[in-house]
Amino acid sequence: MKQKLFVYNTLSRKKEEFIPLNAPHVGMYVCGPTVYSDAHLGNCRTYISFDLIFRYLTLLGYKVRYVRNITDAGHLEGDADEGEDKIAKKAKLAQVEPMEIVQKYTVGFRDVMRILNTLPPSIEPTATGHIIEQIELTKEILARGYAYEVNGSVYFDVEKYNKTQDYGALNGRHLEDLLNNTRNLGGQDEKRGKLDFALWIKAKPEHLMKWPSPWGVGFPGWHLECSAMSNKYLGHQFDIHGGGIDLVPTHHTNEIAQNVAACGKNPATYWMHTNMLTVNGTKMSKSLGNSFLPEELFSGENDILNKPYSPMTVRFFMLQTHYRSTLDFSNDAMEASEKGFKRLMNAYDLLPGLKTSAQSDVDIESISNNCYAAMNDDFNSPVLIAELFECSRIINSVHDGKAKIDEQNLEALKKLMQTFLVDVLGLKSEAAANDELPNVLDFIINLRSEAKKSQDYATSDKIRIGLQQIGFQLKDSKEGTTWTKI
RNA sequence: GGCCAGAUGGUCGAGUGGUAAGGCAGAGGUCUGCAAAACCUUUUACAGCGGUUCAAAUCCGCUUCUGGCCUCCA
Repeated sequence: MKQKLFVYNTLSRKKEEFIPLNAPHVGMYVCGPTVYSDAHLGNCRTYISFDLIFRYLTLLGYKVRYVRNITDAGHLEGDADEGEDKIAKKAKLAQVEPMEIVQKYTVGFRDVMRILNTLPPSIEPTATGHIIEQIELTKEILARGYAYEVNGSVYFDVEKYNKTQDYGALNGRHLEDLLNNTRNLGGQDEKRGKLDFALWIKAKPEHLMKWPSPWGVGFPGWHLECSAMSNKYLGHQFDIHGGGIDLVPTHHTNEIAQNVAACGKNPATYWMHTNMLTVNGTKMSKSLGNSFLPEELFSGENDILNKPYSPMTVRFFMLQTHYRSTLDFSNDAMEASEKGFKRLMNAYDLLPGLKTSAQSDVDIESISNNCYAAMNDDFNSPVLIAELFECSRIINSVHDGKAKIDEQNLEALKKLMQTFLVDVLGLKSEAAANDELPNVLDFIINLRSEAKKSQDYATSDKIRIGLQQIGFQLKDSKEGTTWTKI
């Protein structure tokens, strides 16, 4: 408990001791979703990872302000700053207001997050709710000479910035490399440099989401919102800034540049990035068409799945891998996780009924220390889970009368399981009844069919009427028996 | 092509200098009306080649392969 916490910092590429700027307060900003379509499993993994981090920091006694934005404007489709706003495009296709798209996918995202048992962030600010802050930030960057205006758009001057600052600090690249290896994009005549990016973009007449600004009617660039909102809610400097590892080279690099240009400071002490979820070794992404929706997993309706998996199985599956490793998704891996998860939860359910002895064969304190040590080592949930399996072995052994535990150790064990299994990993028993109901009914129906076959109609009627009384109607046909809820 | 990661048993996946966690699967056993569960035991793993070191999965170099980023991405 008194051990130090170490976190891996992308800036230094090392694990560093976690020292908050203003303990016991901790500020954590995580880049949230762009709400133009459903969140897929890869997106979920990132937010589950930061949920774990949020939960553990809270356990350590920190008062965490966890800010996770909702991007509802400014995120452009396709190349650079010439594409169409993703949300506006979707709205046009569906013939609805952009904010209807935003509402639909925001609600959907929150539902999935709740189903996966992630805690809501402290603040969930939106880009459209902070247009003024973004305009002010753009003015500041212009005033300091790191941006320039062209025809109603404002661009960040990367090469000028790099003269006094290290633009590639986060991903460890030199500007020359970046310049030499950047694809030449068409239609970027307004930009002075290849790497320059938009802070404010002039809106074309047909553009749906636009706001007045000192440079004319337009909308903010994607990277700007995170700088503006982290500034507003966490200050110029805060502790942790996180997101998916794919945000490092562009989004977070630009974000740092904006903050340094405007305020002279890198906003976050620790930059933390979660690795990708892959399918057959390839990154899950919408554009590659290999993305999975959580709902497909919960329903089992996907070609590579043999069956549905519950939300807690999914959560457990993800936590069994360290957040900085890639995680490959497959039916076999899910099946293994499902069994492991059930084993863990079965043991947890046995806990209240355990009998104590005068002596104890087990030492819970050392396991507890191991649990803290695992999490203090850059939130190593796989190692934590291995310790919890050791607990489950102990619980089963005591339950079978093959091991003894005294009162004191049992209390410690209960506390440990509550703390790490429930509070930190965020796992919970699932009301299996509803999920398993169809199987149960099928089983009963089969029993009844057998009774019918042997002309035991007393039994078959008893089953049919009994089920009817508790709300299920059986229907016999040539093809077999089906049921409906009355 | 450039830059950056990674390669651990049947499988998933921890481990950054000193006897290779854990889950799933497999084998044997205990228990059991059957089955399941549970418990005990157990099996061939550090991509390859060099180097540093008393000692390397771990550090360094080269090779091979895989992935990420370089365009939007969690």
